[in-house]
Amino acid sequence: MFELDLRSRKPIYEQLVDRLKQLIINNVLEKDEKLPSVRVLAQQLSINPNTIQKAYRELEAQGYIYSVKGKGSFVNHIMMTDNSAEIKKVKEQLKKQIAEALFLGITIEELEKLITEVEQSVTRGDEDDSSSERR
Amino acid sequence: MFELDLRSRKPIYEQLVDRLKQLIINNVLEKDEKLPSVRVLAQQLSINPNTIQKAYRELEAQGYIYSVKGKGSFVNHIMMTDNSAEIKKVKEQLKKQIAEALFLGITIEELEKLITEVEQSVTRGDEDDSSSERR
DNA sequence: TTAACTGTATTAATATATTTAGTACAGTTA
DNA sequence: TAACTGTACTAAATATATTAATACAGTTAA
Repeated sequence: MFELDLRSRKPIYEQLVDRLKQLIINNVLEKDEKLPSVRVLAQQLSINPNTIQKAYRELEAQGYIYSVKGKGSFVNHIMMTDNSAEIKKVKEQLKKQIAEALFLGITIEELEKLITEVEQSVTRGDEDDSSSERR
Repeated sequence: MFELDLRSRKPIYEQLVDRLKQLIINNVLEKDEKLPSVRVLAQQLSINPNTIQKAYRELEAQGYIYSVKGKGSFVNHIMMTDNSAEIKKVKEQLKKQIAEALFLGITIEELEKLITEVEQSVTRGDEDDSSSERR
C-alpha cells in the first residue's frame, strides 16, 4: 500500500496517520472504501498490529475513518459532525506556516500558486505525493 | 519570556524552537537582539540548560539565530546564505496543510484571507500570537 | 454451528527519545 | 580575577513508542 521510514525520528503511527490522511484527501481511497485490517496491514508493513490500531484510532478520532467491530475500518463518507476544533487547529497551524514562509522569502504569489496547485490536484483526485519516496 | 507546556507530548526543545521562531518572525525579537543565556533562560523556565542549548543549536542550524562563544546568542540579521532546503520543507508542509484545510471545508477565500492577515501582522510587527495563552 | 475473519483492549517487556544532572573547557567583559 | 557567555560530554533518569502475547466480542460465509 505504501512505504514507511522506520529509521525516521517521526513515530511510525504518525507517519501512518499522515499517509492515510493524504490518500483520503486525494481521493485515492474512496468514500466507504475498506481499509486493510489491522492485522493484514501490519503484516504487509512488517510492523506490530498495535501500531496500526493506534493510527486507526487517531484517524477515527479526527473523523477520517470509521470502524465497525467485526467488519472493518472504512473511509468516512461524511465529515465528522463537529470538526470545528480540527478546523481551528489547522488554521492556527497554517498561520504559523505562512508566517514562516514569508519570513523565509516566499512571496504571496508563490503561496497563492501553492493553493491553486493543491486545489487542482485534489479536485482531479490525483495522488500528488510530492513529499518523496517514488522509487 | 513565555510559557511552556511541560505536560505536552511535544518535546520541550521543540516547543522552544517553535516559540522563538514565532517571536523572531513577528519581530518581537529584533535583529541582533540578544537572547537570554542558556543558563538564565533555563532558570526562568525551570528546565535544564541542556534543553535550551538543544533548542538554540537547532535555531542556529535553521539560520534564525547565531551564537558567539563568551558573548551570547543573537537574532540573525541576514537569513542564512542557503535556506533553500528549509524553503522546500516549508512548501511541502504547506501543501499538505492546504490539502487538509480544503478537505475540512475551508474555502480558498478563507485561505487567502489567512495569508493577508498574516502578511499584515508580520509587516506591522505585531505579536499576533493567536495560539493562546494571554493572561 | 463452526471457522476465519474483523475491531478492540490489556498487560508486560523492550527499544528509543527526551530530559536532567554534573562537570569541564574556552572565550568575553568589566 | 571574577562572573558571565557558549559548547561539549558522559551518565542517569524519565517519558514515549513499539513490540509481543493474549483475550474477547461482533461479522461472515460455509
